Amino acid sequence: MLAREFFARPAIEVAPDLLGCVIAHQTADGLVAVWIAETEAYAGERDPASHAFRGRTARNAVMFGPPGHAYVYFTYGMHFCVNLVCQPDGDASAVLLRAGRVIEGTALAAARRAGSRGSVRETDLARGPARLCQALGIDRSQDGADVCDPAAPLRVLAPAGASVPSGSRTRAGPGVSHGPRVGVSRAAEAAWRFWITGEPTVSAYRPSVPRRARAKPVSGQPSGDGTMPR
DNA sequence: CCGAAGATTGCCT
DNA sequence: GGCAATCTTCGGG
Repeated sequence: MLAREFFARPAIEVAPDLLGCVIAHQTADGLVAVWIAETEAYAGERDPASHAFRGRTARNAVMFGPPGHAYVYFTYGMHFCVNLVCQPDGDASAVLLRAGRVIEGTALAAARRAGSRGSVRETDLARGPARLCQALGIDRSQDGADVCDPAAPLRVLAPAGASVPSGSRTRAGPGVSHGPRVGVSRAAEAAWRFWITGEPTVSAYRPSVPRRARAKPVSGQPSGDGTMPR
């Protein structure tokens, strides 16, 4: 179990230290545990890429609270992503959990991820922030959860107590790489993404690509009586 | 109140 | 590689 003090530091320091730790979620369906292989740091109100950049809102309120809590947000109309809040109460920094390896509850994780598809490769079960949440069964109801509470269903464990799979960072060199964050358009140069070198569960890097605006509705004078066909 | 973008993913060509 | 899915959140009018 990681102490709250572990999170009471800048996200840029916590992010690499979370590599090799384990996030576990106990639900009525069972337990799933993920060995963390990829993280990203978000520095809060002074980081243009952070959800906290424009100040406190209903959505990001948890980030402004005490460290060691989960900040879960919903995006693209279908996906959840989970962060771990850093720094003391009032400082809105956090670390996004981007990917990892499922080390317990593989069958449950696979069932959650499979959906209408037939099956999912084991290395893809938690490869990507939304996939990681789906594998763990994390949704809006975990927003604000205390991950330092030993009795809580969602917790983060230190590497010592975890079964680290072979072929991890215990093998080669320093074992940690870093680079630009995925999909962020502002402050894109900051190399605040960290991952375990060579880990196959690390997500692919994609630079920020602004989505093409949807085609506008037909403009100009309406015809007929102005009602829409039904 | 409305429009537009989003810390993504998976399917299609 | 391109792009649709799907809806919440936020900022501007």
